[in-house]
Amino acid sequence: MSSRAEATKRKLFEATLRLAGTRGLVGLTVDDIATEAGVAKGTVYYNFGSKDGLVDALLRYGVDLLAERMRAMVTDGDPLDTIESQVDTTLEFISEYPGFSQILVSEMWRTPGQWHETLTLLREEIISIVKHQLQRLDDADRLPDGVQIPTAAAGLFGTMLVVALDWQTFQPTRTRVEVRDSIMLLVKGMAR
Amino acid sequence: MSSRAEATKRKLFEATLRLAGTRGLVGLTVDDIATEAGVAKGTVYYNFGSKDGLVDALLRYGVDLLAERMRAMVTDGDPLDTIESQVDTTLEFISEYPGFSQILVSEMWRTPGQWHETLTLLREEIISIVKHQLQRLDDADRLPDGVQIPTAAAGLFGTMLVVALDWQTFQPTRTRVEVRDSIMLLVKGMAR
DNA sequence: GTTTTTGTACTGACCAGTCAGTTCAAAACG
DNA sequence: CGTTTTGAACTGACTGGTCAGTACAAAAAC
Repeated sequence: MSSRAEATKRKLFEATLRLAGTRGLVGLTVDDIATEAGVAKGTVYYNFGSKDGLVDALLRYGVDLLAERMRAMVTDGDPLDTIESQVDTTLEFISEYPGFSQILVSEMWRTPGQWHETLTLLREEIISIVKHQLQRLDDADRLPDGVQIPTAAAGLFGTMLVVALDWQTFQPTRTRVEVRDSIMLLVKGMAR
Repeated sequence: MSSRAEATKRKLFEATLRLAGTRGLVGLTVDDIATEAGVAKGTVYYNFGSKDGLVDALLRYGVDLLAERMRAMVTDGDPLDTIESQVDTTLEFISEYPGFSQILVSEMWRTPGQWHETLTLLREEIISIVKHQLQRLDDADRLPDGVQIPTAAAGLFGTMLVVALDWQTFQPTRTRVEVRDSIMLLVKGMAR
């Protein structure tokens, strides 16, 4: 795996993300992706074997990018501050790669979708990051008794996705800070 | 419009809903829908003109069904009680028609999707119902100052969708009441 | 000299949409 | 009554286009 091949793969990822927002994954053709990336069709098959292979690798690529950024926000200060930074970083990621969250919401809850297995793994990756901060809140006895941490983490992740998409699609004039504050209002309502 | 044609259309709607959950709208073929409905392919085109036409009508059919049920929950008692009933009704609807919310989530934020115009309209229909109850809360001065009602309504609707789907897909053993209570925890955190 | 990419041409499965012909129920007729 | 007509509803084989995937020789990159 040379760095040249690495660069080609990245070009294909970015091209796919650019196109996936408007047309979705299923409506996307390999020819279009290759053209958008400025690459021959055969290159896709040389590097990924199939369209599925490309998408699968893309999902991992995107989630790793997001997870890395979220993990970089962790401090040992107030968990609520960490969560706020993570929400902010997530919103920034989504506005940077609008196509990616579209793919996630489109495919995440489709059973048995073509990429469901990969997505289940990736969902776990993100949710475990959120869970960790909620756990710290709980350790400090700042969550009400009824709250189930895995459920709350899954809910928070989903809410972020959906609110961010709604922001981009229907209320694009709002600022990221406004949107972040709306989400934090929910979190703070739940936490003490 | 005879009652025979009416029944055929309903059969096609129900069949589409049954199939859409697993394969999505784009991956769905008119042949499959027709077969599932026990009807010839031509019938789809006789009744709806195109696959798009069928889907468009289906979206309206589903949302009207949901909106009707939500509106039936409105009382002039405590707005929070109304919201709780509406959340419950929505969750029931989603578990009754799992395919429908999959479609909504997959297509709602795709711009410019084939059905985006219709979906924008339908989103307004549901959100206005939620907004009305939030407005009543606000009139009673039970919402914090920062809360923007349209934003909160959009967020609540999206959260319901996503949490319900996550429930169906990844945590199917939880009861509807548990899920409803998690959502109400968020609402109550926001309201007083 | 090995890995990676290119360009072009091709295949075959799949699928939206069409259309000539058939069924059906109800109305008009005798 | 029973028979005929009418138009709406439905059928399913067929068509034309699209697209994932293949083939491969030659070039470029390292």
